[in-house]
Amino acid sequence: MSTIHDVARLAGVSIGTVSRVLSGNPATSPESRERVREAALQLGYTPNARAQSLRLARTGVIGLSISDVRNPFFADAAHGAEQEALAAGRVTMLANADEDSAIEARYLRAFRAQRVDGVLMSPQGGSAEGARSLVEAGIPVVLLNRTLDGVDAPVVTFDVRQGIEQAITHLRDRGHRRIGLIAGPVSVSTGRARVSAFEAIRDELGLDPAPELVQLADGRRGGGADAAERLLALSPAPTAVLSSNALMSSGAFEAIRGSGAAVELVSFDDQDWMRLVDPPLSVIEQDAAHMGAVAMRLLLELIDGGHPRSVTLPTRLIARG
Amino acid sequence: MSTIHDVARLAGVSIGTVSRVLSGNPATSPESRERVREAALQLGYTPNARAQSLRLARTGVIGLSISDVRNPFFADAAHGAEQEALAAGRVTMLANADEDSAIEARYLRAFRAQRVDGVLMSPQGGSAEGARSLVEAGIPVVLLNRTLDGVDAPVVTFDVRQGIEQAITHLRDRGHRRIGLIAGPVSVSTGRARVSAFEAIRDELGLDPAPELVQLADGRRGGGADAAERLLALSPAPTAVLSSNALMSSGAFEAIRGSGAAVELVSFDDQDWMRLVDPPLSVIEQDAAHMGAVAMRLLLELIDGGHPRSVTLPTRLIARG
DNA sequence: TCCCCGCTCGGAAACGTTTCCACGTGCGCG
DNA sequence: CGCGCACGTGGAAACGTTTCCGAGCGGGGA
Repeated sequence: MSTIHDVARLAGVSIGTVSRVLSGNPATSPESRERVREAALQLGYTPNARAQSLRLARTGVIGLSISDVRNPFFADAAHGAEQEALAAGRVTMLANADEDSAIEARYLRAFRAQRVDGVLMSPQGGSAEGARSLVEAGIPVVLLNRTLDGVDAPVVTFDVRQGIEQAITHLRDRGHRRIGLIAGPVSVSTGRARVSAFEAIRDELGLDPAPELVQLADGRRGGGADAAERLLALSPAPTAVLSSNALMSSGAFEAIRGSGAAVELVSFDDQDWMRLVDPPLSVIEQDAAHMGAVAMRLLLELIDGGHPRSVTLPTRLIARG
Repeated sequence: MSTIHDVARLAGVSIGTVSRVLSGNPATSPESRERVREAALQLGYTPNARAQSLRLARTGVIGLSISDVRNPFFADAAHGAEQEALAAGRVTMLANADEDSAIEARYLRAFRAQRVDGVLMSPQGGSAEGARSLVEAGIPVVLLNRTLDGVDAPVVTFDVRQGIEQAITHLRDRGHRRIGLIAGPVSVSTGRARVSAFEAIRDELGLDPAPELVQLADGRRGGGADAAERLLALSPAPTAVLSSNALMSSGAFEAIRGSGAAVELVSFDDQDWMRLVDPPLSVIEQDAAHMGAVAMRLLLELIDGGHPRSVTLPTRLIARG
């Protein structure tokens, strides 16, 4: 692969001139410009970004660490963030932590070693260590969808209380008084926040406060199915269930349908299939792509030396069932 | 952020010694090892990977260009590939081309500028130019799920003919004689191959050869719905439809259900929701994660100077409906 | 006792850029 | 006619590594 020296030699100028021409520095003669461009084209020259970033301070790369690409919510978020970065002339490096702190740590180390310009991450449960060490190393960090205690970084989240409230009042209005919750793992902030918001609103509305109506799960499909079965085994069983993410909803839906029980399911995150099943699921929609885009804007602001504030996004109830 | 010089100064040794200790070179005294490790820990030193890769030939980063992260098939493939890379001690940089050649080209340029060790890509329609220029620049490339004319790179694909055959014989055995196809875009090789396999097998089995039973779509949800409506508008309408990917199947399913017609739908790619809808969909399962892993192994082999052959993977019929 | 060898280590070059500095050259103006 | 200035350019330093080369030093064998 050819270097700037090859181009300089072919064009008959110094490497300084090549660099100036290619970076659009006006201190170049039309003739040099012509010769250099010609030579670069002929050699198929692509500047070595790693050498550039060694000299320059910045790399133009933004690290994006996502809990699980296969979860459509995060895939959408990543996509939104990526589009925003692209529009700002930056390239994104997506890491898939797979809900595993060890893998996350590994990618964060890689980001750090690569000296990315900033990191956008939806942290894993386990520990806040990874994120904290990035912040302490002076790397701009924005947190996605989940907060992390003791880490000084802006966060973009959805309004958990609002979402839960929309779901519960909807179910209450439809006559339900005994509502179950399939909660995400308490190791992530969203999981914990949902549980407390659920308990608070349930009490405000005077609904059945039985603690066994709150079932913890791991956020995956199988966990959702298991939690749903535990709820169905209660006597009396809840007449409605709220599930905290799309993956768990799919497991819960199958379990409920398999049991033949008449239990109404409401899910966080809207997915195409939720409209297709019978009965269709009412959902608390969270615009993940928008969240990703907003977070990326915050990160870019942070990189440029700003001090952006955290953002809370609204949720929306889509009633179907 | 501290450099190797800072570590050397604090440990009271030369930078050469620091480098040797940290890279595990045995030509170091126990005392140096101790002092260097201590200093590095104290400073929170992380070697600058960009400087390393400038000196070394390799970067340890593999570029992964995917058609669309939000398509679960590709998300799974990316995940499989990533796991494999991780196991081989490499880090993956995921680019989401979004089924857009311009974005793909941009990412491929970035990969090239970053001097990644290799690129695994599922090419967009448009043109083969991006992939070809990588190959010509001497960068190891493996193609995922789609071939590209005139590009000298190994490919990992599913056995298109086998999949189509499984689907059609299944439908034939259930008594269907007039079967529609919702095909992916003909701009990608898989789209074209499916159409010709469909036509060939349909004729071999003596089924209705009407050309309007093959409807082209863009591979997205909306396109699938439109194509399904065109098929339903035929008279007589087909009694069964084969849809080429999960996104289009979801659109087609909704269109068919909305029309009230009794049309059996079979889809490529298995997704959770296909089991949940009523009636459940029979599918031609393609193990995307496995495809990703296989392709990554091929790429690693190519990077190490091998000459791997292209691989064709089997498909599997899961009969449900 | 002397030489040689092996072990550690420091110094320096090299990787491919960008940018500062200094040096012509040509022109306009006093 | 000569001086200064703008403009274009080449050379060199610097970014943070790795690795080669050579040197110092100690010990063991002849």
